[in-house]
Amino acid sequence: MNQRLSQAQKREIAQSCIHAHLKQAVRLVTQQFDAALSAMDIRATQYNLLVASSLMGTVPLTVLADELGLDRTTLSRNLKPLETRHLIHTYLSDQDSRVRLVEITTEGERLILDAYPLWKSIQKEVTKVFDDETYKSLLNQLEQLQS
Amino acid sequence: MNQRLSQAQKREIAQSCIHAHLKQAVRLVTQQFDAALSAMDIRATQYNLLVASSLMGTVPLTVLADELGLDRTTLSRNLKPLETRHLIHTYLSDQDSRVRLVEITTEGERLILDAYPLWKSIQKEVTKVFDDETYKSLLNQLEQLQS
DNA sequence: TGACAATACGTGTATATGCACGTATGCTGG
DNA sequence: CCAGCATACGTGCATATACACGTATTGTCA
Repeated sequence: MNQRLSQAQKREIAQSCIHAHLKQAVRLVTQQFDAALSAMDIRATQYNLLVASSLMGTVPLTVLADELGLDRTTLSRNLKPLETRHLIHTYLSDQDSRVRLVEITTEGERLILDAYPLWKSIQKEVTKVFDDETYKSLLNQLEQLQS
Repeated sequence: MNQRLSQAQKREIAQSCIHAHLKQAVRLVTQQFDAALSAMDIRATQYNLLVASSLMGTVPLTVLADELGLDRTTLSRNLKPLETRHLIHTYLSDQDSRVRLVEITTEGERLILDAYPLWKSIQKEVTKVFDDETYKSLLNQLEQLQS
């Protein structure tokens, strides 16, 4: 006996697994944001990346990755399509040739400006289903995960 | 003028974008779960997939995808490595040769049993940072996103 | 019964994600 | 000064995700 999980245990996992629920939520939210931003031919992940880059100015790849809580190699690859479109510019540092510096271009600045109403609109839309209290608590609690 | 977003607007996006926050949360939680389950050489996504399959018995691919809120083609590809490892078995239906049926194998059942303590442990760990009220509200409110 | 709509699926393409591994560069102590 | 450690990065590999497009099969109605 005991070769299988009980049905109750299976249901426990399926119904309460926080990883599964969060992932599902992200899939939904990503689709909403991507659809909204598709008019500017940009994705939610990319939009956030551009904004972060704009906020940080000229910044080493690794520093930007840390700021975003992203793996260095992931960020590196995420930048590729943006650099191809000249929304981002990267180059090796003069002081330390190991370091790749990242900065947003004028076109990139222009795009985040133009896309802002789209972001604002879908952000409002999606946030509507959350009451403010829950959302604030959520953000706070997510912070704790970092540590 | 007005060629750029104001710093305030950039900060608004960086600090409040629900997509960015959820995605970040998923990255963190995924790493926790993946690390915990790595002893069984399985990932969180795969574990949830196996459990869902086990719960549903023999089931058409599309039905399972709908149940999981996953794109059909995503599920199809996610099943590949599991089928290679003989944790999942798929075959075309006799009644309707368009339909691919999915079912967990005995080995698959065995794995979700063996991995259960690992899942339980990390689930407990991660859930600690959420208070129950917020988490329940969140799940409820995410449901509304579906519609 | 046969054209046409509906259904189910696979593949191509593109992005997103992170680990392991190797390379190049900078730094530092003996 | 230089041998070795530390740092920064790129690439290979594997998974995760979804859309667009094409194909095969089923069902239906005139």
